[in-house]
Amino acid sequence: MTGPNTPEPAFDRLLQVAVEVFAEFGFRDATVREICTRANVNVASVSYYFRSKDALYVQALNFAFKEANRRYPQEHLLDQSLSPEQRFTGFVVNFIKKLLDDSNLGFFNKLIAREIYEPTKALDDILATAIVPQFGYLEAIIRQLLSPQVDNQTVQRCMLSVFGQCLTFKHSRSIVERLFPELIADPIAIQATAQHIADFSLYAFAQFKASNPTLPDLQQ
Amino acid sequence: MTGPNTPEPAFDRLLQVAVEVFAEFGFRDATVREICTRANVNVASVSYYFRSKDALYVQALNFAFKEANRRYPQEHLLDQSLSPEQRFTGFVVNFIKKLLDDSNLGFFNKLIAREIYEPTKALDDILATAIVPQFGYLEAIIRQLLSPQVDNQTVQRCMLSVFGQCLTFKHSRSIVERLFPELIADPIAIQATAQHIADFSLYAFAQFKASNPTLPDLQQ
DNA sequence: ACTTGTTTAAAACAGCCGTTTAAAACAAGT
DNA sequence: ACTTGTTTTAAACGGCTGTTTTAAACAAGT
Repeated sequence: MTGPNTPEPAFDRLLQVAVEVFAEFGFRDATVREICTRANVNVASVSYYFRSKDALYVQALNFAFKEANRRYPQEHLLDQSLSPEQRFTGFVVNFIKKLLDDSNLGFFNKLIAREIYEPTKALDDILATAIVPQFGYLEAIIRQLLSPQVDNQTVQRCMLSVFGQCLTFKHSRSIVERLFPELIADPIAIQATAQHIADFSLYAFAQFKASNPTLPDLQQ
Repeated sequence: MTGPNTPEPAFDRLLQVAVEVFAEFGFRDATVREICTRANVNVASVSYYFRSKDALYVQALNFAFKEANRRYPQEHLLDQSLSPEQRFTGFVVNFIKKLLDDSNLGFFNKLIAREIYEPTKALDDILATAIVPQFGYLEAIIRQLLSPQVDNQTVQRCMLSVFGQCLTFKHSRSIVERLFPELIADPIAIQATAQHIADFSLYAFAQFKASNPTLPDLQQ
């Protein structure tokens, strides 16, 4: 048993390297031998510390979530002193920066994005733990930006419109890099790209609100 | 469909089945044995008719493109008798239907989407052959919808906003199916979802046009 | 020093992979 | 009927995979 008191260095190295390798190659193409080589441990260590390659993957995912949330806190999304527009823009900027973070610690979101694209058995856990809460924040903000009487499906479609614009820079990064490399060339360009997505969406929200005939606008 | 004695030559069956299997499992997880079993041919046939698994993949991709364009023609995008708004909506609706086509012949786009997500050496060919022309259509329409003097980067970002909203229903389908299944439950729902994306984007385009050349900073 | 429990190490296992081999089956021309 | 070239087949070859085995190294308590 690996007690929660003081995890062994080998255990930690294994977990951290696993996130990197799984993110880089995907679950299937990642080999335990590659993970163990990078972590400077014996091949049998995966079976020893974790039960199997599958179990290591699940643990690596959980570890990635905690690290991603630690590196990209989102408390400002709940800051009611900011306007809904400001909180929405903050969400988008934070999300894009997360997705395009290629630093040594940025493999976490790569791993999550990969799990979204080709789900393993671990996706259900990920949904409940990491994605549903995110969508909850986004839904609350969007509902404030739209008319209160707007139907659920419209809210859901708007959430996916925002989600999709952002995730494209991860899932279709190969295309962005080849066709529009200047859009993500440096942090300044990334910031501007995120700002565009926020503006683009806020424009649409404003029109969805204005064209909703169910109730007169009570706010603004 | 595929019996012991099928009129189609082994080469054709192999190619068609390869598209299915590569789309379903991806290049790495797809095995030539699985392909040959489904095609009712011997394992050695892949080496015989195609040089290798890699060469078969490239040929399958090229085959998929031709079929996808044949099944989803886009000549209406060039119909100048339609308004730019109509042509844009037509593009989005066509794109979404393509992406969500799960019929027996709908594996082509699955394969293309997969190649976008995790590129192989075949991506450059795909870009020039299938993706750049599509983006060309989209760019022409969007330029008509925006102010003529809008800068290139804004046009590119708008293209990616549209592209991303659509592709989400393919790349993040696992999430859509779990969290918002009713949005893609049937052809009517899919049509409405596509219409939302078109409206969402057209709203934004109108605002981008109205507020040109200097975009207001909605943050702060 | 001996025991106990934990961690590392080298080696091997069984299974699947892409690919090749070599021979058999076949079709068509002469 | 025989030759020629093409297609199909069963079997095998290395190579890589996740996992297990077995034993050695280690730390700590007694």
